[in-house]
Formats: sequence, C-alpha cells, structure tokens
Amino acid sequence: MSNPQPTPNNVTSLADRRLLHETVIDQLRDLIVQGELAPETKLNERVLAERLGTSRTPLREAIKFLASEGLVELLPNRGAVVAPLKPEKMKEVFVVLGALEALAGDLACRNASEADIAEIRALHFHMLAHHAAGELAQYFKYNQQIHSRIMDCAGNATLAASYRSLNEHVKRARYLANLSRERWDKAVQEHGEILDALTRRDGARLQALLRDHLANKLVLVMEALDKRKAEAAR
Amino acid sequence: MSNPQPTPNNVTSLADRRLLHETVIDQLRDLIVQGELAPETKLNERVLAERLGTSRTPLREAIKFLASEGLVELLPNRGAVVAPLKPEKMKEVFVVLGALEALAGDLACRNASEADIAEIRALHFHMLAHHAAGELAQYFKYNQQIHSRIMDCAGNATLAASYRSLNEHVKRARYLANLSRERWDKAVQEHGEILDALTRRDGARLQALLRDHLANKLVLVMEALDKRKAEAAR
DNA sequence: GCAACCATTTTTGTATGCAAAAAACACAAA
DNA sequence: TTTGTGTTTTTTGCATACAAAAATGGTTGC
Repeated sequence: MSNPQPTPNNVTSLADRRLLHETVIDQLRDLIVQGELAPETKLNERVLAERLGTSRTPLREAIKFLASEGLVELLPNRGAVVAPLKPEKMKEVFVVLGALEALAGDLACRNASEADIAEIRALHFHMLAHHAAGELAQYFKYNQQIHSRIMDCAGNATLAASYRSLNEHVKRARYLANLSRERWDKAVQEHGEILDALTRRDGARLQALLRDHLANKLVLVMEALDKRKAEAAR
Repeated sequence: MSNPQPTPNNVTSLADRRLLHETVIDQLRDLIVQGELAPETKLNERVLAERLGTSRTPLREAIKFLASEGLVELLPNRGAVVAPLKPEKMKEVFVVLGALEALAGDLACRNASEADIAEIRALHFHMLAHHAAGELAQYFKYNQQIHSRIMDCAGNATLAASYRSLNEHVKRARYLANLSRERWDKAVQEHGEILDALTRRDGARLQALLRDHLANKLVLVMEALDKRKAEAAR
C-alpha cells in the first residue's frame, strides 16, 4: 500500500521530463492534504527522502516551497513539521477564502460564457445525483469542481492561485468532517441557489451566497476540530 | 553600495542564529523587489550564490521558496528567472489586493483599538508632512506603513500574509511609477477620507474607499508600465 | 551570408560528504 | 523519582562532487 514501485526509483523512467523536485512537491503536498502526514508530524529528511525515492536535496527544496504555501513550518535547526491544524487558523483561512470566492463569483457573473455556466450546471446535477445516492466522496469531488470552475470563470489566474493555495488548508480538514444528513441537505440547497444566481448573473447575490456557504462550512469544520480535540484529550 | 560586508561572509558572525537560507530568501526577495534584479533576469546560480556569499544549495532553496510566492518562475532544466512584470498580471494582482484590503478595512473597523487608530493617525500626519515637503521616498514609506497597520488591525494573520505576498509584486512596479503632483495630491486626499472612515468605524465606506484607492493606484502603475514598454520598443 | 552539424563549455539537477546543532541516552547526585 | 550532566547518536544545514541537459561556438557545406 505504501510503496508500489515497479521500477527502481533512481532510474529515470522513459521520457520522464518532469523534474524530481517538482514531483516531490506534488507528492509531499498530497501526503499532507490527504492526512497521511498528520498535522505536526516531524518531517525527517532521511526517512521521507527514502520514502519518496529521492535524495535529501530535492526534498529540502520541496519543503521550502510548501513552507511558502503554509503547509509546512520551518523550525530553525530543527527541520520542518506539517503545519498544525489550529481552529484559529481555520477561521482565518475561511474568512479570506470567503472574500476570494465572493470576488470570484462577482467576476464570474460578468465573464462566464453561457457554455461555462452550462458546464457548471452539468456538474451541479452530477453532484445532486451523488447526494441522492449518499455517495459522499463523489459528492465532494463534484462540489470541489463546481467551486473550482466558478473560480476559473472569474478569469483571474492570480486569484485562482491564491484560492487554491489557501484551499489546500481546508481540504486537510475536510477528511475529518463527518456531515450529518441535515447539514448535507442544507449545503446542497445552498448550491442550488448558487447556480441560480450564477445563471441570472446576479453578482451581488452570488457573492453573498458564496460567503454564507463558506461560513456554514466553517461551522462544520470547527465542530469536527473540536470533536477531534475532545477525542485527543481523553 | 552593493556589497558592504565588514566580515567575510562565510564566517558566522557572533550569535547569528538565523539560518543561511532564510537570510538568502530575504536578500533575494529584496534584490527582486528593489528592481536590482530586473524582471526576466536569469538567475545564474553560481554567480548569485557568490554574490550572496553562499553556496548553491541554500540559494536553490530560497529560489524555490520565492517561486511559491510568485516572484520567480521556474523553467525546468533551465533554472529560474525573475518573474516578468506583465500589465495583465498587475491588473489581476490589484483586483485581488482590492478584495483583501477591503476585507481588512472592514475587519479593522470592528477590531482596531482606539490606540491603533491613534497610531495610524500619527502615521498619516507624518505622511502629510513628507507630501508637503515633496519627499517621495519618505511619503511612500509612511504610506506603506499605514496600509500595513490597517492590515494588522484586521487581526487575521492569514489575510496579512496573503496581502504581503501579493503586495511584493506591486512594490516591484512602484519604483518605476513617477507620480504627477496632481495624482499625488489626489492619493493624499483619498488617504484623508480613509482615515476618516476608519475613525468613524464605517466599515462599508472604508471598504469602498480602499477599493477605489487601489484602482487609482493600478492606473498609475499601468501608465508606468506602458511608458516603460514604449521606451523599450524604441 | 547562413544553416546545419558536431565538439566544447557552461549550467542545471541530484547525490553525497562533512561539520555543527539538537536529541537521546546513560548514569550519578540530590 | 527527579534533576543534572557528560557522552553518544541522530539530524540538520551547508558545501561540494558529479552526471545530464542546455547553451555556446566553431567548422563545414550550401
């Protein structure tokens, strides 16, 4: 499960034009976001480098990159740790994400083509189907895609990059939030209104909806964090 | 002017607890923001490392860090270049900064203490003095400090970090914007209104003012970029 | 002149080596 | 048991070594 490498990993396989430290950045980010490397885990360079099939140098470069994203923290002379998942930090992130999504919604209402909106509508109905079937993972996937597409429709790559970077932090918290049916239904309903506002290109309304949507999501995450903390305490 | 080093830089001076690659990050960022390393300059690792008095390893780590901030771009197998200063990118950055500053203004109106506001007022009058004396550099310094303090008063470190990171891009453009007296006066007047709204804790108004203020600044930067481009063309 | 090719040099990307700092450990004293 | 301390081990931070890739430059043929 942990090390499925058919070829020796020091052999550059085929026309592998990607740079090692770039793939290491992605691998490490995934490990952190998926929770495989839990918050506050110490990143032992020797061990991690071996696990990723590389040497310490590219790994250290990747760590520096992710430190700038905020996913790892650098401790002088003591290496790096996976950034802690603090409730206070989460609140901050959600506030900023709220502003960024609101901006994106407003811009999307002006810039999105009809085809863009049609595509988002299609994603929306896929999401509804998975909601109806109770398939949470698939639901999340389409949910993310919808927000992502709205972000893209804003036509501002800098905005999108900032959003993606901050959103990684939220994704880390997601896997521990277990949604009640009630809250889930509410989120889906909100998405209906979001699609509606986008269709009508009502920027002001879409802004407000997205902000509320995120605020509700924050409540979920906070509850989950509190619960985890309570479990850790006993 | 460029290399004032009293001690050999490979000797760790005194209780210098800072890490080499951290100081390199700051030095390199400064070189880029101050324009000493112009946009699109190729970063030759050997040369730069020597200039900064270090080896390639910490330099490469610093480059990766700044790549995540967007100040440098990584070209696979071809090293890194100082990120180009494109008008299109500038527009994007200003739009996002506008949203972030507006948010900060709103939060600051709620969270700032009277002492905070008094401090900002003091900075404001320093700024006015330098404006009256026609001291542009000093004016800019206090101007930045005011915006920075408002950001701090929002009490959201994540917001502040995102802002600072994006603001570095704007600072790069600043040194080439030569302000007409007319526009300068206008900016100062806007700052008066900003201080006023903050004093009255009128969040909605402050948001709008900050957004406009940034929009005007964007116009300035765009003109400067166009001018530079015209000069480069002839 | 200039386009295409090959040899040479430079530069990047990665691995390894080594010194200094931190952590872990062992053991003695309070 | 706890506290302190000296020693060993581990880990980090930086420098360097080396191989692969890209840039450079010179030569030839057109």
